[in-house]
Amino acid sequence: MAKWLFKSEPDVWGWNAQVAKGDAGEEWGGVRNYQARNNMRAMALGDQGFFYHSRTGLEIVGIVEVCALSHPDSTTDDERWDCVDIKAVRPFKTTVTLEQIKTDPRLADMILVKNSRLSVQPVSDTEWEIICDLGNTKP
DNA sequence: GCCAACGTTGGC
DNA sequence: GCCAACGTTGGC
Repeated sequence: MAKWLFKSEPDVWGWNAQVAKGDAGEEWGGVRNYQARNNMRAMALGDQGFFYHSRTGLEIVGIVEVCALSHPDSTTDDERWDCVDIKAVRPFKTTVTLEQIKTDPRLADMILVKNSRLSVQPVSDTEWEIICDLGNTKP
């Protein structure tokens, strides 16, 4: 199973909103970036990802899971844009901040650090385990 | 709130 | 197909 990272501004759509959707999950719509879209197209059912709060928060707050494969984004008629649905799995016991990630040499190659603009990105298995460990949460 | 970095658009 | 102009993201 591949691992991913989803970014959202908590003022717009935060972890609590995601949890409120329960197991039904919610469409990860509104992405208008080809790389991010391609990442979503590559996702499989059951793939898990980190939920990251951007701009305000700057930390990973929980784990989500892909609960619907890539499909047309209902927030637009433009057929270029697809997205998956995700549901909350569990929150981190302790959140992992961007600062922690940036200062950990093992995480220096993360896309989160290298390309802060990409809103849906892949995470390596190693990075996944390190961050779950930092968050005192089982992978 | 600012602005650097990045992605996209559109004129040529 | 290039690249200047523009818009958006996201850390600070």
